[in-house]
Order: sequence, then C-alpha cells, then structure tokens
Amino acid sequence: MPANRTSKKEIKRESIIQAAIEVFSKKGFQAATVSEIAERAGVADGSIYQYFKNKEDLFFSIPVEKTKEFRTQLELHLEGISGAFNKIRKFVWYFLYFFTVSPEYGRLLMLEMRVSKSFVKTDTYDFLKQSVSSVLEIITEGQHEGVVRTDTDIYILRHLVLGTLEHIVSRWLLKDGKYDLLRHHQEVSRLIIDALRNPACPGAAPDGTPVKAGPTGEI
Amino acid sequence: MPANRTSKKEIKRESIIQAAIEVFSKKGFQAATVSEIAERAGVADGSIYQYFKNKEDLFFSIPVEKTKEFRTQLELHLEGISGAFNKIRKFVWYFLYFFTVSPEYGRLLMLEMRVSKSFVKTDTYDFLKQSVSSVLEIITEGQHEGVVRTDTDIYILRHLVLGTLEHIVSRWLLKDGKYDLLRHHQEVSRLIIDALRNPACPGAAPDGTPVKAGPTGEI
DNA sequence: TCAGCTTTATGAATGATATTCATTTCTACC
DNA sequence: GGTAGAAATGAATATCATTCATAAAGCTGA
Repeated sequence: MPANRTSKKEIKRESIIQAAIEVFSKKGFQAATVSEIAERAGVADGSIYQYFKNKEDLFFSIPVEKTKEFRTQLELHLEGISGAFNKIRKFVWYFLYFFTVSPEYGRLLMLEMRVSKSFVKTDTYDFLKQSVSSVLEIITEGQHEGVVRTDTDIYILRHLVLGTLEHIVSRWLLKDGKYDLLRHHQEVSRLIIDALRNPACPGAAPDGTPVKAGPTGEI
Repeated sequence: MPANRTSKKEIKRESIIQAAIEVFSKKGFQAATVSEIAERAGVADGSIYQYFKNKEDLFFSIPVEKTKEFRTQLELHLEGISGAFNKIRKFVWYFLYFFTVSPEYGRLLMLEMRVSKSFVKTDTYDFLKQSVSSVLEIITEGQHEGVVRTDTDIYILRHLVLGTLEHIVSRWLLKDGKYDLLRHHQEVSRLIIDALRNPACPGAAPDGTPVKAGPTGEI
C-alpha cells in the first residue's frame, strides 16, 4: 500500500480513537453507541469496522497511548532516585497522581477494562502489565540492597502494592473523585514499605523498637 | 394482599433469582439474556419485570443471600479466636476459601458488580460493605490491644487488607482459577500483619532484630 | 488526462434483545 | 359461581451492533 494512503488511514484511525475516548469516557462502554462515536469522528457507522474488529476492540485500543505516557513519565519521575524504598514512595505518589489527572481514563481502565476477561487476553494488557510491573524491578532491587524481605514470593509483594493502590483508586473513582486522592500518599507509602521491609534487616525498622520473633503461618 | 399469595410470589421470585444465578454465572451479565432466565425459571419474559425493575436490578439481587452466608460463616470461623492478628489470619484464610468454593459467584461479584457505579448505590452493596468490614472491627480491636499501628487512618489500613485480597482473588478469577488460591495464604497474612503492626509496640516485631528510625513521608 | 484496478467509505438492512403493554388468566372472597 | 383486583403473558416496539452491497476515492501506468 502507498505510504501516503497509510498515513491517511493512520490519521483517521486516530480521530476515531479520539472520538471513542470522549464518548466512552462520558458514557461508559455499555451506554456509548457506535453511532455517536462515528458521528463525532465524522465518519459513517460502518467505517468504524474498517479500523476495528468491533466495539470492544475499539474500546481496548484506548489504553495504548495512555500506557506509553504512564510509562515514560514514571521513568522520568524515578530518574535520579536511589534506594528501593524511595522509589516505592515515588511510585505510590505517581500512581495516585496519574489518576488524579486522568480520572475519566481511570474510570475506563480500572472499572471496565482491568476486570474484563477479554481485555486480559489483549496485547494492550500485556503492555500495561509490563509497565506497571516496574514495581517488580524495584522489589528485586530492594532485595539485592537487603532492605526488602526475601521470605515472600515477589508476586505476592506485587499483589500487595498494586492491590492496595488499585483499591484506593477504584473506590475513589466510584465516589466520583469527591476527595483528594493524593492526601494520604505518605501514609500509604509507609504502610506498603513496612509490609515489604526485610524483618531481618538491621537498621531497617523504625523507632529503635526492640523486637522479637512472632508466629507465622498460624491461621 | 393475602398472605398465601404473598408467599407464592416470594417463591416465584426466588426461582427467578435461582435461574438468574445459573445463567449469569455461565454467561456473565452482558451475554445472559432475559429470555433464557425466564425460560429456565419457567415464566414468561414479561413476568421478570413484575419482580425486578430491569435486568440489572435482577443481577444485583443475587449477592444478598451469598453475602449473608459469607457473614455468618465468617463469624463462625472467628468464633473462639482471640487476638487481632489471629483474627486477621483467619479472615485472610476465610476470604480466599470463600472464593475457592464459589468461583462463579466470585466472578460476578468481583469482576462485574464490585466495579459498577450503579451497584455501589444499591442496598445490597451497603450490606456487603458492612459484612466485609469486620476487618475494621478487627483493626480497632488490635489498636486497643496495642499491636496495630495508630499512626495511620484505619480506612487506609482497610484499603491495604481488602485491596491485597481482592487483587489476589480478581487475578485468580481472570485466570479461570487455574491455581490454588489458598496456597499462599500464610505469606499473605504475614505480609498484611507486618503492615498493620504497631512499629512502636515492643515485642511485636519478628526475629529480635535491632531496629532504628527511618524516614517517613519522603516521596 | 484517463482507464482500470484496488482500497476505503457509506448507510440502509439485518438480527438480537431489553422492555412495554394490552389482553388474558388466576385467586380470594362473597 | 360471580367478580374485582393481582399476576402472567407474549407479541409488538425500540434500540443498537454489525454486515454488506454499492459507491466513491486513490493509485498506477500509459
């Protein structure tokens, strides 16, 4: 295909995605209609299907750009920060900050896509997962530093970090962002770090508290 | 209305809900059709609307019974256990156990309802929230015992506990329950407890590690 | 510039399905 | 057994997502 035609197609595709973002953000997946998206993009209903397999496929194309943005901005924010716990603090802050600035997108991602079986099969999801999983890198870095516990599967540590953050963001979105999402970011970091902290690491725990063994594994 | 007729209505309502559980579990909210539910319940399509405002209303009626079951069983399991951390361990185990035994229901609750704005407005949701929030009671109990930190908003502590657990369960459901959800329950409890633990409580931390102050609040 | 071919765009037609509503059937009570 | 009010019915309606036959536009080589 000629290059000229390709770029025109690309532009049209983009304008459809842009219209889709607006309409889906306003109405959610269900209530949004393909006709409205087509109208807003200035194309016929049928044309959408030249670019996307179906309504869902169009919906799932939205996160691609946003995820790239998340990833590059996060890298920028982590730049120059050393120490796994300092990076965790920054990650927590950035995660909450990101959704503070993009609540409409957050609604789509957190409340509609993240929870869909077909989305999980998507390439977009893999990309997203990989981006968010910089936590995993921070965790292993912390283990090498000796400050992060090595007695627990790192994927469980990730569940704790992302689970806590996603829960906070989801509940906030469900309440229409009626309060400041960032207001407790320091407490959240502190909590997460205390969970990740290596219990055997001298000098890592706070407040000079004397400590002793406790039972684990009891249900 | 005569009592006899009332109970007949109640029975029919139940049979519709039962049919709804089966069909929604098998196909999810979207793909399930009102006709199939009606057929399985042995009523006409239109009859559904005598009992429920619409398809969504019917859907959201499902958790009522299941939530009661969750709540009473949890109370039973906590019976006789003392100490906030022991209760947390039991809660973690029971939470994972519950979804292990009811994965189809879990899929509906965790992946479809929990994330819906209209569900959150529901009475059912309030009831559910209240049931799950026995964590809150355990947390304050632990604060009175002196073992749970008091430097952090208890709602944030709840975000950590429920966020971690719901994340674990959601990801498991999205992977079609292909592994044993309970296999890591002890690690999960340990992690959560280490996050909740009062950093100033002598004798609470593990392993006799000497500890000292660390910075908090830095991003 | 144009003929011939390919790609893209179109929107009316199709099919699926939630919901409504005029009509029928049932139930309780006299 | 007659009747009023409740409940049940399912055909009709309205709302989309998606398809597809047809038209328009883009490209190429002369």
